[in-house]
Order: sequence, then structure tokens, then C-alpha cells
Amino acid sequence: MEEIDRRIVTLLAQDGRMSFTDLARETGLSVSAVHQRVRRLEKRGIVRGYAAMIDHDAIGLPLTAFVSIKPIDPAAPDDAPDRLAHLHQIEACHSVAGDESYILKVRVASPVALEDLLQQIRESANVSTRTTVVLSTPYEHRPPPLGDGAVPE
Amino acid sequence: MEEIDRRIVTLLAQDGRMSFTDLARETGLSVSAVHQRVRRLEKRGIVRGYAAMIDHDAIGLPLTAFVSIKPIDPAAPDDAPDRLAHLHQIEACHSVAGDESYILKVRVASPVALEDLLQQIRESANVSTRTTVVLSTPYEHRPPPLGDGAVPE
DNA sequence: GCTGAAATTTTTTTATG
DNA sequence: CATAAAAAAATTTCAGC
Repeated sequence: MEEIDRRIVTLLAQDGRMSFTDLARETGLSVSAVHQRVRRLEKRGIVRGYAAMIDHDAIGLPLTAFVSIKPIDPAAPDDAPDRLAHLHQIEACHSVAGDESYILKVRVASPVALEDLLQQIRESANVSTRTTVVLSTPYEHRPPPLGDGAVPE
Repeated sequence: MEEIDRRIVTLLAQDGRMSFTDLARETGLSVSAVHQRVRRLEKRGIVRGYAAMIDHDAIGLPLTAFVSIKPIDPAAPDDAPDRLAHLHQIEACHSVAGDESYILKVRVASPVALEDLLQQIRESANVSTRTTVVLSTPYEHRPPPLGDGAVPE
């Protein structure tokens, strides 16, 4: 991927609703050229999709936590992500190196809801949990650094 | 916030580029009514913005890690988020309960880049670090559960 | 706050160099 | 990849209830 595609990706990461007209102005390309590139980036999966960023306080999910999980039976097949996928309070699931096997990011309405969710996680995936509660989030969803730091391809 | 706004938020969280026409069809409102509501949700900050979701492998940042930090001097004023904000490889910063004070989510190009970033974090904020490397991400950015689980207002 | 409709702008496609 | 043109669709504004 080269310079202009990288610029387009950066712009869309910052404003997913930016118009092709604006993208064209920012990149110096014509509208059709930008259009073509964006479609190609989407098709290749470099742009995976678009999402509105939501204020979780406002929608009644003010409590965020990171839940690290570890299998009770280390010999059992590890299909925890599949077994947890139905729990929609889990926003993300990362397989990680280290003592524990996955880190989950969860959003819930209250401490009681967290307690309930943890129980469901333990039951669903036969794991033990270790939970770190988020107190506040100074920043989140910052766009990736493409002009500085990363040297793709 | 009531039912229809919640539905709009859910739809936009799943597809940040959904048109007002489609939102109108999905909610049973007129286009102008939906338009009005979306603008109001944006103005109130319930919808914070829109972002393209990017494949970090494709843009040369294939390595994700969680970095927990702890101040070297517990008596010093805690302005770590400000002091780290210039490091664009930090995608998110959460203040957390527990032994450590913040969890950072970082994206870098390589192990060496991670090593370099960790050093910059320690120097910039006068903290010690504990790093958990992400091996794979079964899922991420799942939309919040508004029709099930949460009971806003 | 909603509807319906007009005015404007953007998106999308197609063609040509 | 640029330009151009045309058609389709979406955004935005506004009168009226």
C-alpha cells in the first residue's frame, strides 16, 4: 500500500463519514480516483467497515472492565472465543501471551451486571477470571499513526 | 434516551455509513425525523463520531499489546495520560482499579518497535511497565447490546 | 417532534483519453 | 489515473401541522 492509500485510510479512520469530495480535495486526486481506491481498500479488507463511536455512559453501559481468563482444565480444547461469542457485553476478545489465555473487554450497566456476566463467562467457557475495572478513559479509539512510526511494506 | 434513539444508535454502531434513508426505513420514521434525531444524538455527544475500522496487519502495525503502567514515584502528580498523548502508537488509555494505574492499548510494527515504545513510555511518564502481547484477536469492536442486557434510563 | 416536499449536494456509473 | 457527463441517491432545509 502506498502513500495516498495510507492517507485515505488515515482520513477515514478519523472521520468515517468523510465524503469522497473531501477525500479528493485532501489527497489531490479526482473524486472518481478516490472512489475507486476506497472501494478497493474495502474489497481488500484493509478498511473492514465503519462504525459510530458511542458514549457508553449515555446508553446505559457505564462500566467497562478487562477480564483475563484462564482455562480450568488446560488439557481441554480451547474454543473459549466461540463459547463466549453469545455474550454481547463482550466487546472484544484477544488471545494473549502470558499466564492467561485471553483478555476480554466488557461493557455492563452496573457492578451487579458485571458479577452476573463473570459468572456466565466462567460457566460458558469453563475458565477462571481475573477482572480489572476501568475507572475512567482519558482517550480511546485514537487513529493509527501512518505518517509517523509505521513503515508499511 | 428512548426506544427509537436506541435503535438508531445500534444501527449506526454496526454501520456508521448507513444512509438516513435506510435508517428511516429501519425505524419507521421519515427521513427528516431520523436526520433530526441523528444530529441531536451527535450534538448531545451520544454519538461521538464515526470511524473506519482498519486492518492493522495491512497498514504495517501487526503487533498489538496491552501495557499496564505504575508510577515509579507514587507521590508524584499523576498526569501520565497527558504525558503519553504524543505517542500515537497508543490507541487507548484507561485508568484502572488494581495494582497498576493505567492500561494502555498499543499498536506497533514489530517487537523492536514495541521495545522502543516501552522505553518512551517509561521515560515520558516515569513509570514501570508490564506488557501483555496479543497473539490474535478473535473479535473486536462488537456493537453494544442495547436491545438486550442494558436498561438505559 | 413529525411529515412531505423542494433544493442542493453527493454518490455512482459510464465513457473517453 | 484524469476529466466529463449523466443518472440515481442522499443530504439538508423548510413550510405546515
